[in-house]
Amino acid sequence: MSEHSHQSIREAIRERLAAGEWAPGGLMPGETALAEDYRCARTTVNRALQSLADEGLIERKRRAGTRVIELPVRRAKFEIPIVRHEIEANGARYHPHILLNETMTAPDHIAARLRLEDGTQALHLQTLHLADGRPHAFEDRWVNIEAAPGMLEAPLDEISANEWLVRHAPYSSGDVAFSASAAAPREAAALEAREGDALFTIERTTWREESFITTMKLFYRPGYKMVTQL
Amino acid sequence: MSEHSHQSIREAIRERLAAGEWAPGGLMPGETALAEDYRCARTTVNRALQSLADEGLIERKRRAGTRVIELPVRRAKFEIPIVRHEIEANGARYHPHILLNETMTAPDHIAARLRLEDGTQALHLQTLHLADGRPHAFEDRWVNIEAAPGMLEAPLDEISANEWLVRHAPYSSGDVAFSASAAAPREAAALEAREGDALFTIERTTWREESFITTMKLFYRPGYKMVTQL
DNA sequence: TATGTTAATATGTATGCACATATTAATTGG
DNA sequence: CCAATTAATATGTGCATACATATTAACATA
Repeated sequence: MSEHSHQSIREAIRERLAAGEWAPGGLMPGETALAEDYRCARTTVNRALQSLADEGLIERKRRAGTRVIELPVRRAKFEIPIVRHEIEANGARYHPHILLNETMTAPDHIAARLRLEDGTQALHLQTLHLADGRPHAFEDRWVNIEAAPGMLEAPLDEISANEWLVRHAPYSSGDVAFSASAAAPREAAALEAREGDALFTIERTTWREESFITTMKLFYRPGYKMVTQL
Repeated sequence: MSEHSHQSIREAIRERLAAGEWAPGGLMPGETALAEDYRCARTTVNRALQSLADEGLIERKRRAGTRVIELPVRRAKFEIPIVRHEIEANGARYHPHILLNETMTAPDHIAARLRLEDGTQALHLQTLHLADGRPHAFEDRWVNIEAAPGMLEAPLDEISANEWLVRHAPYSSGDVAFSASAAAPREAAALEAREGDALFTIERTTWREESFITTMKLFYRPGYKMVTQL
């Protein structure tokens, strides 16, 4: 990373932004000017500015120039954890325990989320994720069988439903919701918690093109925190 | 976006990855080969591959080549919400209500987190964020006064502590934790909830260089979900 | 054989240039 | 004076090229 690499220039500009050299909401110098400042090609400045724009620190518009964002919204670069990785990263041994695995008619709210026609069969799975034998998270999942052929034969005691799906039915998009929920009897029993305990919860629905693949709800053991860096 | 723009090439390669054209964990063709495929310059392929690598779909190493990630970990592009924006985005009117604003000696666990010397004074703030007059979130915050000079004179009834800090004491890094907590009497009263209710909670500590600026805990009203896209 | 050295190679990146494109400012015509 | 047209301009992007750098494979040496 030499004197005028795009990275060092990016960091230099980031410093100047943090120091408030240019008014928030105001224009900052154009690429050509900065290129002269740093004695490099405009291309290089362009690259530096683009990545600062990706981070949400500045806003760029053709002809209009580059502006400093007033309230930079920090994006947390956080990754949707794969439960197994999360557990193994903590040095514990991961083990999934299948509590339920049956094909049945999905209740209305699930059918709606997976865009299933009335009365269509779906795969219902309940898994307890164990870390060193202790309950870590309880997963309640519904799978659209048509969108994931072969799922019924998957060896779920070896590979978790999530991993199987990621490998065999890759999704293109999805949505996630984080919330807190009170442990119902079912979750309390599985997680060895008390009913009503506050559980950190992730809901996720994924699809590929028009075909809805799976929806799941993951309840973490009481006290769990999902940590990330800014 | 022409025929062989870096974006269209990126999407084309993404399709081929999703279709499983190259074995997960295996090598994919080099930049030169792909450039020939798409009849473009190697630079352009490089750009496309770099962004796929940023997304976590492939892994690149000099000399070693480009590999397909076996279990692509999805990164949620989610933004740490600024409470006011979040409320206004829902079409409601935002209003902060200061419940507490005093300078006092920080308790040990706070002092530790802000790296304060024993007995140092810190600013303690409690704010209730209202959406159309109804409680939305309760914020408990401690500010390192030395790292944020001027904070004591800030007009906190007009601008929230968070916004003031973002503008006047920009931070360079921080960490965040998401969890679920049971409403203590304090939170229950502020949020008009019942004691023990499950509250979605965000904890955040931010600093700049070696100087710790602020740490806060944000309790959302019962039922709140933080939603994002994959 | 074990080990250190060297060469080969895929990606990483800086640059100059040309042209594309969005947007603002200036200009023109009614 | 207003609206439509046109020009000016800052960023966006592609390309050829040159060189940098990490890593592996081949090779030489003790």
